[in-house]
Amino acid sequence: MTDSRNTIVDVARAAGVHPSTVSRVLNGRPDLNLRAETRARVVAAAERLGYRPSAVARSLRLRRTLTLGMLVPDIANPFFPPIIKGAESAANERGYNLILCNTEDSSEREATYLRVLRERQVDGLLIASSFMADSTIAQLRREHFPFVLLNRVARGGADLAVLVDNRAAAGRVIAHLADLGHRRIGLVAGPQTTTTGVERLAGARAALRRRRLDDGEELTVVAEAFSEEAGYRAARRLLVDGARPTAIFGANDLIAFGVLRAAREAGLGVPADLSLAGFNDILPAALIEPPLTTIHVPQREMGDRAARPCSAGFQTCCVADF
Amino acid sequence: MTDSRNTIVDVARAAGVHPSTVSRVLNGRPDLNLRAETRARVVAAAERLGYRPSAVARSLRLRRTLTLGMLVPDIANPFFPPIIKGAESAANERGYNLILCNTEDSSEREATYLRVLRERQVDGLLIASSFMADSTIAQLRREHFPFVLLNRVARGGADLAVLVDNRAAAGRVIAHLADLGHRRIGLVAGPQTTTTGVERLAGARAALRRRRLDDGEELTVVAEAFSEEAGYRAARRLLVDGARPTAIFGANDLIAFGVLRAAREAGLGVPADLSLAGFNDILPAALIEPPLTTIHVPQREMGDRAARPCSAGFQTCCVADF
DNA sequence: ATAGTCGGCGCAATCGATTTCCGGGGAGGC
DNA sequence: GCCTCCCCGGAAATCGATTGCGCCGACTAT
Repeated sequence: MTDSRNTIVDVARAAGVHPSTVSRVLNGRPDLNLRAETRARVVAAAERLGYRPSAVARSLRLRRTLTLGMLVPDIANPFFPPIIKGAESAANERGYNLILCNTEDSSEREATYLRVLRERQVDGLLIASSFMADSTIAQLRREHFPFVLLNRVARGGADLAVLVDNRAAAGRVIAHLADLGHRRIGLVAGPQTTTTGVERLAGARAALRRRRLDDGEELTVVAEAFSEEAGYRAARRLLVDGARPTAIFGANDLIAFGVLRAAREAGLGVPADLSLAGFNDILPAALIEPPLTTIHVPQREMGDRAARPCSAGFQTCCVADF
Repeated sequence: MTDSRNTIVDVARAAGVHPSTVSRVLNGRPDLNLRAETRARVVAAAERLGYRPSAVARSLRLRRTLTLGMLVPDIANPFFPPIIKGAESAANERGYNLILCNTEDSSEREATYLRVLRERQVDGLLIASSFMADSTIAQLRREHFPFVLLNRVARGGADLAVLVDNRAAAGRVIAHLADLGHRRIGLVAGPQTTTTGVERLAGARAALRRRRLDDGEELTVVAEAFSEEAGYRAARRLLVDGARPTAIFGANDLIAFGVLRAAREAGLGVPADLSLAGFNDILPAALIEPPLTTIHVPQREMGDRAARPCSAGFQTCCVADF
């Protein structure tokens, strides 16, 4: 009993009505004219049979799947889970579910996922994947496929996007470090193939220039990825140098953690010998001792906004707090 | 052009064949007898039109969706992302996608998700959610709905499961701490409503008893959740006590982090005044200084195995390494 | 009393792809 | 020259739910 294989036809038979009536009872607008007795009979039959409508059949007919695809570079990066949770909650509220896709910063995986998600007729895409080619996004745009960019932008279009003001925030980090008295501020930038990487570096350098602390890239290194390992490798190049910086701004917290490891290896105390700042305020940033100085980004809220573009409007900018 | 709205009928018309022929060309087994010329014509037409089959329609007909549901307590817990990644990769290899569901340790959310996932006709479930009622799982069992348990078991059945030998590993932690000379070993157990919580506590106490270090629960507190915050609150109860433990085993790394915070607040140095051990070897465990002593759990592999139950067989046990 | 109205619900088409059944036509054998 | 067999591909049913159209019976108004 209550085998979920029961279809609307079975319920109709059990209630002695036509399948269309069952459909109307179960999800017709309440203004529909149906006798209360019929309604009750159908509901009872559905209940008794443990009827579960097939979302697949419904999707085919309605041409909407109530499913969103979410592309994320790396779910193991603590930056993303809160975003995903925010998006998931907002989506659930409206009856949607999320298909989560880890792109691992690989364009092939991105392309594959994009194809699969479209074959699955997802109703929209949340794109937090930073490597996705602008051309791919341009194509989505041309086809009027609904999507929202998360923490990134794409060339040549005013897309829906939920963003952080990376330039301003990076400037604030520099200001903070300069106010502490630092004159030699090193930058471990993120990959310059990503918009966050570019913007944060630009914001930091602009702030340095304003304070006449810019050194002409001498104290700037670029990490190959937004990861601890990449930050570590990049920082080693910065720290072996004779003229070390007294402070370092890592383009995100993971990179900052890598810097921290490199500093420890070099025998430098943090913050005694080296001040360190990151970006994103991921969870582990508060766990280390002393806690990492970082820019708070309202991750959960970003996810939430991305998943309800209706209400959000467009080009939402979250200004990051310190 | 290349509007994805093209259906198999459009392709058929373009190629001058019947839709059924298109279907056969595009995904018929190669043993099918089709003239090479026809095949080429169909492929060309599909290519030209940018044809993308509708996974929805296919699912309806084939009665399989190539989709798996994955229930996870909290994606923001660093323990889960690597598991999810492992599961996702393995699933992708076989053409499956994952619908990810955060249950937040709430049984209502679990129930809701379970209903939704079944309406969506997912082909199987990966259940890492530890609160899910045994009765719910018993029902899945009765209905022969395919599912795999991840890092948990359920009463009354030999389910497919990917597990860690919690008892043995917890015993090893105790052995390690005892070998360091500790005689007063405190336990911050996980919620006793979860199998991991129960097993790790049981394993630890058994090991204590074997060494005659058991104190009759005096040095045991139970955290309400596997979280930093719960660990912190529990540890405070353990540390205000006059007769403090000299070592503490936290039932997972997050709890251990909470213990660490409580210890710092109490002015205790770790490991100088208090030795600390955790469980799971989550990513941030290696970031703190000194790194947290913990039990390594092959998370990614667990996810991988869970998502390919065919090859895994059953009741797979991953023995955890130190 | 009859026409007109409306409430209640059945009929059948539809969404897009798959698959079984079957028929036409060409080739080969006797 | 006719029959058989095989190759190729068309026709139609099917998966399960939704929905516009319209039938039927009852009630109302004149």
